[in-house]
Amino acid sequence: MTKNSNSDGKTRRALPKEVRKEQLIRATMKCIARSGLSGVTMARVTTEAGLSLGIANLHFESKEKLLLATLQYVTAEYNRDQKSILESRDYPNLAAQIEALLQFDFSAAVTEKNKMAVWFAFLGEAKSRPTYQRICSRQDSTSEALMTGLFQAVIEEGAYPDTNAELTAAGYIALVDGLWLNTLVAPRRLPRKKARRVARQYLASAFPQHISPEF
Amino acid sequence: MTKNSNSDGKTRRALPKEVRKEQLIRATMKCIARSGLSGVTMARVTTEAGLSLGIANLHFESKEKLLLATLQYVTAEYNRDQKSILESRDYPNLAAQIEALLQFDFSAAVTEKNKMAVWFAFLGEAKSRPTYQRICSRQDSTSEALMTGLFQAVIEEGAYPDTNAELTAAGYIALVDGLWLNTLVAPRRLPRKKARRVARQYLASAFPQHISPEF
Amino acid sequence: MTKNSNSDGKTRRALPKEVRKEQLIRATMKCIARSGLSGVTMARVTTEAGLSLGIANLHFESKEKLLLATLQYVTAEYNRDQKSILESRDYPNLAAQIEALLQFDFSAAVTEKNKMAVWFAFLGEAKSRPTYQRICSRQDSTSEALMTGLFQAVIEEGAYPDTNAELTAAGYIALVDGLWLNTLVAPRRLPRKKARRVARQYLASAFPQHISPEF
Amino acid sequence: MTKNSNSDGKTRRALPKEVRKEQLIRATMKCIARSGLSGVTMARVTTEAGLSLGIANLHFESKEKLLLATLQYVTAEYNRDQKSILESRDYPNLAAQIEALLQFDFSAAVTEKNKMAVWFAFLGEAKSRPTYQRICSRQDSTSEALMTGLFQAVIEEGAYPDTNAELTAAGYIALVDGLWLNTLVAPRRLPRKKARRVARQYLASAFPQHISPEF
DNA sequence: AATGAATGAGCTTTCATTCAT
DNA sequence: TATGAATGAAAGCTCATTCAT
Repeated sequence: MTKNSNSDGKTRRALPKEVRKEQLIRATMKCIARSGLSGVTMARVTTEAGLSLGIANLHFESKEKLLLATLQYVTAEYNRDQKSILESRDYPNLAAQIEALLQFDFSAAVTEKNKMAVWFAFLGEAKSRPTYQRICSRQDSTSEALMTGLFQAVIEEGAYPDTNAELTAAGYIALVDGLWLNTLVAPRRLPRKKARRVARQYLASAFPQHISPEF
Repeated sequence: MTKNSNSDGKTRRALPKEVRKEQLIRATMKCIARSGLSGVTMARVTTEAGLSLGIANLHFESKEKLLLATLQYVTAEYNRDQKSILESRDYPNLAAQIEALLQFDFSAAVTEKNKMAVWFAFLGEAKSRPTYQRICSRQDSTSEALMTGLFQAVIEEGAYPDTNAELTAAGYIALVDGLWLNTLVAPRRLPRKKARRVARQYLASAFPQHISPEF
Repeated sequence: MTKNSNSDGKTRRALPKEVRKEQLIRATMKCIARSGLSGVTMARVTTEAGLSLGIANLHFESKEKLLLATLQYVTAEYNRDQKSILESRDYPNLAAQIEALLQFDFSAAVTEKNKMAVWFAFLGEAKSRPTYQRICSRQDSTSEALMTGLFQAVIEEGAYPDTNAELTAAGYIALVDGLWLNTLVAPRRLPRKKARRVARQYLASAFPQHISPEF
Repeated sequence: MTKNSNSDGKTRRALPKEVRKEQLIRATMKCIARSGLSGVTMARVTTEAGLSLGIANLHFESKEKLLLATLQYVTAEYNRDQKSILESRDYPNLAAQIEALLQFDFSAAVTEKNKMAVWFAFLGEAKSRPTYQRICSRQDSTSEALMTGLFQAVIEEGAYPDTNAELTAAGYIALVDGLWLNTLVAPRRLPRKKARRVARQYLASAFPQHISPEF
């Protein structure tokens, strides 16, 4: 069906290492979404990928490293794209930049069920696993600082004397996390677009001259 | 004279049963906080409780049921107390009621590390475990409806024509979840009091005539 | 049949830890003798012992530790009994003491097939396993020194001016090792009694006034 | 003109085949000496040889056959050279022949660490592996018979009425085995030259008119 | 009601072997 | 001939659960 499978399902074909790794990571994401972190087994992952049991250890050495690679796969993409928005100088104005951030945080790509499931699965274990915790901290100094900087610029531009950039950034970050979580757990109750409206509302309250509640 | 009270000293046996259960649930909470959901074993739980290996199955039948009981122990307490605030008619005014909600959500008891760890550990698995999901949904119809009702009342009282009670409630719920999560993962970066300030800020933006950003 | 088995083979009976451990060590010895060190699996050992798969890890933590315990079981017994002969002051004379050593080294108990098989199985790996090596070194300083002392006393007593106690001891130790090995590998070619005659011959050559070649 | 020699450059292909095999056998010896028989994996052997993983199976069909070939490589060399000494008629006298045997058995080439390690690694498994056992039996009828014959000749020549050629041969064989083993396991305690002195002592005791203890 | 030795299914991991290239 | 990615049987280990005591 796809480019990875021949008509003969049993044919063994060597593929570039990176391709196999991504294939396995994708399968791991699906497994996490379907069965939770505790339900992930090498057998399930490799079956999901349509490959043999031994292949995951061949490419990742251990289950732990496969899981870590999966977490990194999900977070690296988000961090990279978010950073490019926060650091960009190509937006016509600050309002457009914030608007882009908002669109990005609730885009289909970012809120994809599998990714969210991976994200929160690891967060649930993060407290007791320093390695997970480090990777999970999307509010790392860089990210939070960049956002605070952006909000500070908006504040100065718009003369919102009573608004605190740092608190607003921390709030936005937490709000997005919470909205993702609620959307993941109960997508019916909080569909993606409603989540985005809530986030927009938050920014509109903080920066009424820049962001309007209605879209 | 129920079975719980009797002059005969032997009748107190009925009490120890509940005591044992709570002892085991407390030990489970500690284990989850220390080692994550995946690190919980019957041996660790019973050792932590200072009891024998077999006792958990004796009182809870299975590990799954012990975990469920632990999750319920944590959520039931929260839900009960939150509900009593939301349904109370004893507050002098709506502002005081919201203030109480805010104090409650960021009280030391609610944000206790062990409880938060349990909460998010299960949330991480909730997507794939309907049973967990059901218990985790603190934004169940009741809770969300009560909060929406409260906010609606405030809106009518304060004449905030542009504020949507439902969105504001969904936002508050998500914001609290996100703040808890960030506080749990990185308490240094987001201490409890800062989290509360952020939440207060949110409510102050929505209801400026009722809630002030400064405390 | 034995005291360890009930008529109902499936009955699960808790036994003192030491009894179970010895049972498992005995089974391990049999497995090593039958299939070699590389043929030892936890499944084979526990089946041989008539117990369940998990029990070896329960009592020994790991396969490695079970193997080590088995090696120690075999060597400790030998070392203890040999030492008691070498250090004894109860023999009427030195000739009797050496005679006792000889009888001991080729007694049925010491040359028992299972023990020898364990001994040489580990020696084969000893070169690359420091832990095995340490335990295997029966010619440890104590043992070799004691034997050299005994031979020195004989030399002085018998006036063998040309005999070197140290070399004779090293030779006896090596000869016994070699005889054991040949007896183990080809018992037909070198039965136990022939092996003992060879060893006796060696000692008779060294100490003709004390030991006679014929028995 | 056999297939091994030809003016056509392509015919040398027949040689590399043997070269590859020896390369792999040498690598196997190193692996056994370094990690023991149980630590030998095809991956390690081929890496050690600087070749690709598949090549060992290509040339030896299976791991078992590679191991067997390695054992044979080590024993065949020994057996051939020992036999040539025992069967030679070129020595000026019997004493010189025995002297040659002694020098040979403790030559650097024979006692090379890698070879000894291989030898005893297989001996450790020999009890349970008839194939190994057959190859390991250096005291095969031929060898032992030849040595007994040599000793018998010495006995007749020297008039040692009380010496038994068969027992003395069995003793020499066992002593050499034991000395090798002790030298392998603890080369510090029993260096090669000391081992040879012990063996010489043995022969000097048996045949004082032919062999002198001092060298 | 309580204990903890015993069980065995299920997991991760290793590695000889295969085979498309 | 040679390569090394892929396979999957077989191994060690973990741990929820059972049950004789």
